[in-house]
Amino acid sequence: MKPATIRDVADRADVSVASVSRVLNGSGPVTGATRQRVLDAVEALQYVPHSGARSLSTSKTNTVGVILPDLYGEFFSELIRGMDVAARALGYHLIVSSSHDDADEAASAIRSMRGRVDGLIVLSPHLRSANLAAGLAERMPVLLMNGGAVDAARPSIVVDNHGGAVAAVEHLIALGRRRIAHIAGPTGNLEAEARLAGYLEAMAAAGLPTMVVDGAFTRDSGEAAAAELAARKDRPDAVFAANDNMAVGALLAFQDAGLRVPEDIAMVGFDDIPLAGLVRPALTTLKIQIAETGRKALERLVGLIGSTADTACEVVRPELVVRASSQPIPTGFGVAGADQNIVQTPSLEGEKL
Amino acid sequence: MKPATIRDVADRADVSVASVSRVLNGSGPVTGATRQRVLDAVEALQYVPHSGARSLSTSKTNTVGVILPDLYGEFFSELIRGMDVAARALGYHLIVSSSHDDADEAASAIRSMRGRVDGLIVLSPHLRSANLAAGLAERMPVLLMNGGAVDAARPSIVVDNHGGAVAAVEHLIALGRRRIAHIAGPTGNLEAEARLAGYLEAMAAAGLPTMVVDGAFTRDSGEAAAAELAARKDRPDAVFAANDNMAVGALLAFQDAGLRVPEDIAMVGFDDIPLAGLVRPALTTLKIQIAETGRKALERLVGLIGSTADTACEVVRPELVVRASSQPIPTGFGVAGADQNIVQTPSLEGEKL
DNA sequence: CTGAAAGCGCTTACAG
DNA sequence: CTGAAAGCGCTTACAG
Repeated sequence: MKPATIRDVADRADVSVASVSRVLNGSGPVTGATRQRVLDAVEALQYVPHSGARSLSTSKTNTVGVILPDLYGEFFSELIRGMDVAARALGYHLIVSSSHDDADEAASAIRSMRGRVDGLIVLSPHLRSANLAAGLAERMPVLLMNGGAVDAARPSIVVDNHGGAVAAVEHLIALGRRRIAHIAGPTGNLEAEARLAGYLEAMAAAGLPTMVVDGAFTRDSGEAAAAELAARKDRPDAVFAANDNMAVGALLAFQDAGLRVPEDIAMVGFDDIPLAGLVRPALTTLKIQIAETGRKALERLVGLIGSTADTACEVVRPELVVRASSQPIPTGFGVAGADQNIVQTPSLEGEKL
Repeated sequence: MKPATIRDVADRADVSVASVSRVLNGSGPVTGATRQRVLDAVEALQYVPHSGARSLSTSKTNTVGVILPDLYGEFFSELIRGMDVAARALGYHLIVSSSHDDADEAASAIRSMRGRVDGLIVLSPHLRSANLAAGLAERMPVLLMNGGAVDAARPSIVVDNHGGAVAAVEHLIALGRRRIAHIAGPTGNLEAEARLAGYLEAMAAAGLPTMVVDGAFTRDSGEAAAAELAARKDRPDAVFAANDNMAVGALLAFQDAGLRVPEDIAMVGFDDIPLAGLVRPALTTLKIQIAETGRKALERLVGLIGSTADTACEVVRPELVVRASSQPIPTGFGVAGADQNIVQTPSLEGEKL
């Protein structure tokens, strides 16, 4: 009934538990004879070592924890997939802990990881959880991926959200768009805020008026934002959404409302989730190699567990991928109620596709 | 440097470790005074209990393991999301173990779970892994979700793949389609095989010729299958793919090849992943409430951990959701090289939408 | 090469 | 109400 223990194996093989441990771990010297006796006993008893007990002795769990935010879209799935692949390759397990809407929940999630994991990857983009992770980092390796500022003080991977946003806006301007709206991510989310800042800055640099509508990184909020934008009398001729998820929601909503993408409204997203390439028109976006980034993150964390002295802040630079959803504004295509600042002939005729 | 232990807390509060344990767990009686002293010490030392050690004493890990197959699409993401939500609600952690391309890998993954989890949900749809899980079930609660046959002998949740496939085919026949192809899932996958069997049976029942092309549940394989089908001289007028992922791949490939969906080819998928509703035309499919099923699975497993005497095999019946990708065949629309058996006027004029 | 023993950090009857 | 002690299942110096 109860699973066999190392004690049972030792008794059956008529050796000490130390010897059983040695053959099972390949540590220390053992005779061929004893080794065989042990192996037979293991086989007979269907013995499987108790990893919890082993962890307690070795203070190694061979598992890493991933602290996720509450929303759980394709972005995080991809990231976890990348981590999972790397984890398996390195002999690690992955324990995920998501659905943390606030910093307190994230905090208790982090605490409950002690004794369960050898290290943590923190993805919850809450301001305070960064501090929390920092507090915990004294005792356990932590890799921060919760966005926001480049913090050279501790190991982290951050996306260049600001730069990506600027690239998005500049791309739309180059296409001849002037009334460029932004669907923002949730307030308090560091990634979202950096993308918003990039948008505002690029628009200001171009002397264009800004138009921001709130979103929450969800598809629904993208749809709602699109409805709001479509109803405005100074309807935008381009939309940069803070992530692909919202961009897709907006894109479908615009189409349902009878607007054409990209003719009436060009769309640009952020992340390059798999879905971005599957909607029609395919979505222009700022590509992050998501799974690849996940893989890299896990490998770095495992490195941190092994040794130390890594406090680098790696920056992932998103790359603009132009697809069908953003094309030059059709010539002679006029929209009422527009207060364009500059009238400039579109210079690029379909960069691609 | 090293995290404080219960010993440190006891010393600082000047009580025994037993008392510390009591106040922390709310078990046994304690004076208000000692309780306060302990709490103060905990606060001062930033003490967090070591869950591994606790697990060893209580033989409870409060963690459940999920054994996934290698492919990791939206279906599994959704399922895990549902489990995750339920796990949090019940105070459980989730440890995922994926990327098991063969039964041996799955076996070692299962073995390595001992001492790490209180129970297992097995999703790897390999024949032998079912046996493995069965072997392990003597020692640990296991919920089987690896598809295939209804096995009343042990707790499981299975999708009525056969029934779903029959419904898909009958729907297409009702629309007036006659040359209905099937893009099959990987051989050896129980879910895939049941869907294939349902297709074959329904086609036979209708006296229609079958047309099966191999797939692997991936988007790429769906594309490849579509290319193959589009090139045939007896090109199908409908395709039932064994999952949505392949259906989407095929749908896009058909469109790229200049074929119209649903006019030239109607499409039906299986699963109702979120993506199914986002492609255009939206995909008709057999809806499984994926996240909901995941939630249910986790709750049942936790029930199994608590008590026993649950050997029910719950059947999830997929529901046909008709969307734009499957519509009646246009009247007077003739295709060359067709060997229709029956010419029947379409009776249903767009069941919905 | 092998075994007895201590220890990993907790919990839980069992005495007091 | 509280503490000493055994025990959870392993690993690992330390002697032999």
